[in-house]
Amino acid sequence: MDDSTTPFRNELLRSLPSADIALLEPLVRVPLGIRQQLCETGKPIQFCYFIERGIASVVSGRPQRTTEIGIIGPEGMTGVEIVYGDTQATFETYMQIEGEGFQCEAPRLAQALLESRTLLSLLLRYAHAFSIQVGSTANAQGRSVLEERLARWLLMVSDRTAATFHVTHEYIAAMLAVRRSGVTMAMQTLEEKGLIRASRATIHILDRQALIEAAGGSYGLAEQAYARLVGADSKPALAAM
Amino acid sequence: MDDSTTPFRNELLRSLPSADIALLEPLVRVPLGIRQQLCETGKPIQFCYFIERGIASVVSGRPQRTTEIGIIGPEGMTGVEIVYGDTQATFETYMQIEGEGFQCEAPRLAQALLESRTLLSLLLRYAHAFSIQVGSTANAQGRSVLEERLARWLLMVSDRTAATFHVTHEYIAAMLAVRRSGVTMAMQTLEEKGLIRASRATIHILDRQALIEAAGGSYGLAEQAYARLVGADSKPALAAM
DNA sequence: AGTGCTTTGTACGATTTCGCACCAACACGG
DNA sequence: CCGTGTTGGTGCGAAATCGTACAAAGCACT
Repeated sequence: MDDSTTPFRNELLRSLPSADIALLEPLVRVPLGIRQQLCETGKPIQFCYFIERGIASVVSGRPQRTTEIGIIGPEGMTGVEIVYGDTQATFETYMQIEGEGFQCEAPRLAQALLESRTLLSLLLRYAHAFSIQVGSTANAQGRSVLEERLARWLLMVSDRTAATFHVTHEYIAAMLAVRRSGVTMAMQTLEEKGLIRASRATIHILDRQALIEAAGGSYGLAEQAYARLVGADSKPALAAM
Repeated sequence: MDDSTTPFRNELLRSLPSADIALLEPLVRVPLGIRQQLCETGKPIQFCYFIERGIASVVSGRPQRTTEIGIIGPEGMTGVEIVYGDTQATFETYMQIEGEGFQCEAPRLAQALLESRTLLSLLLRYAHAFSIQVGSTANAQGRSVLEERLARWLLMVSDRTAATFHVTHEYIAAMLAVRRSGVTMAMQTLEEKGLIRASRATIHILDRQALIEAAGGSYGLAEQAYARLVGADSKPALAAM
């Protein structure tokens, strides 16, 4: 695993032994356009996507009252419900930043999970990390002011893309469940502090460390958990399972 | 399973075949006092508790900035991290309403999950339902006003205890991440509408259906998911796994 | 250069919630 | 029956955020 010859950028696929990859075939590389919907609430999950590039958002709530509860990039997969043994989607999932990913037939993944302990172990640990992210989001929504939540969100997105990425204030506002102009103002504050540089639909992270501080403690826990559970150092846990 | 002679009130224990119960032995019935801590962030989980009576809260955030992200009653268990294959607690968990539960040694549960598919299936489905609850909490924190969130919380607590239960405004305020006097006022509004009756540290649900409406859509999704995944109708899903 | 669309900046009053503080009502033990 | 601690009700100015609207700036296409 973590074979340098793997064609995968996706952290989960990179961590899987080739026998597990074989169980998931056919893995089809597909482009994922902006706003493309990957899961729809209540409907059966047809495909799980191992993101190679770009970001998907998992969103909860009735129309006009939705909030982002978690994001998924090249570190993860969509349709985690399959890992729990379910077949239908709980929340909406759609692409927030254009990219691409490997598409895996959901029933095949479900079957593979029954056949391979190592696959189950890894994806369970990812599901766990994702649920921690959701818990952190709940906490941030309740206890952090807009500027802190924005800082957290920018960090999470840049972790999964690059120091520079493209999103509009309107989008961010929808994700954070705030007013668009509120994002504009918070963004200006962060820019005045020299933490980011923003131009039309483009954001550049200048001072990552200071941004973490600006997030007021809302950033970090989920990221450390991911590193521990799925990251490079988690091999012993894999072996133990 | 669901044998009427079982001594269990806990929904998970009730749903397990006796062979799986045997794997969990010794299951020790212990009293769970108010504020008793069941999990501590970052520390190894020693015991998982299958709640028989009372309510535990899972709480996230640094001191002075904590929020409740989910609650656990006789429908569930504490220490779900074990189900994901982890050994340490992510969030704080402590009793919010006094009760009792069956204590299971965490390493034993971890081992049992490797040995029994049916046990793994059921607890995974519970972990899923719980993660959905957390997602709903994140949405409610971001998109619902205090009164709606209060209505949701009261419903969730009464679901797990009874139409009458005992909590102080101070506690509720800590859980919802709002001011204590904000809870007092929201409670008065609900009382004026005839949805609840409140006296010193006691709350009585009068009109459950109207309370659901007062929750503004924030209540229901997680509950339906639990019913589907773990409730009485979920047997086919169990068989399929 | 001109037109049209998207994105961002700015404004203003309204609403929600905050933080704090103080008092009243209640419960329990001596 | 009285003190003492807990819990709930109320008030006040401050802060955060809302909803809405409109203007300015950037970009694409002609």
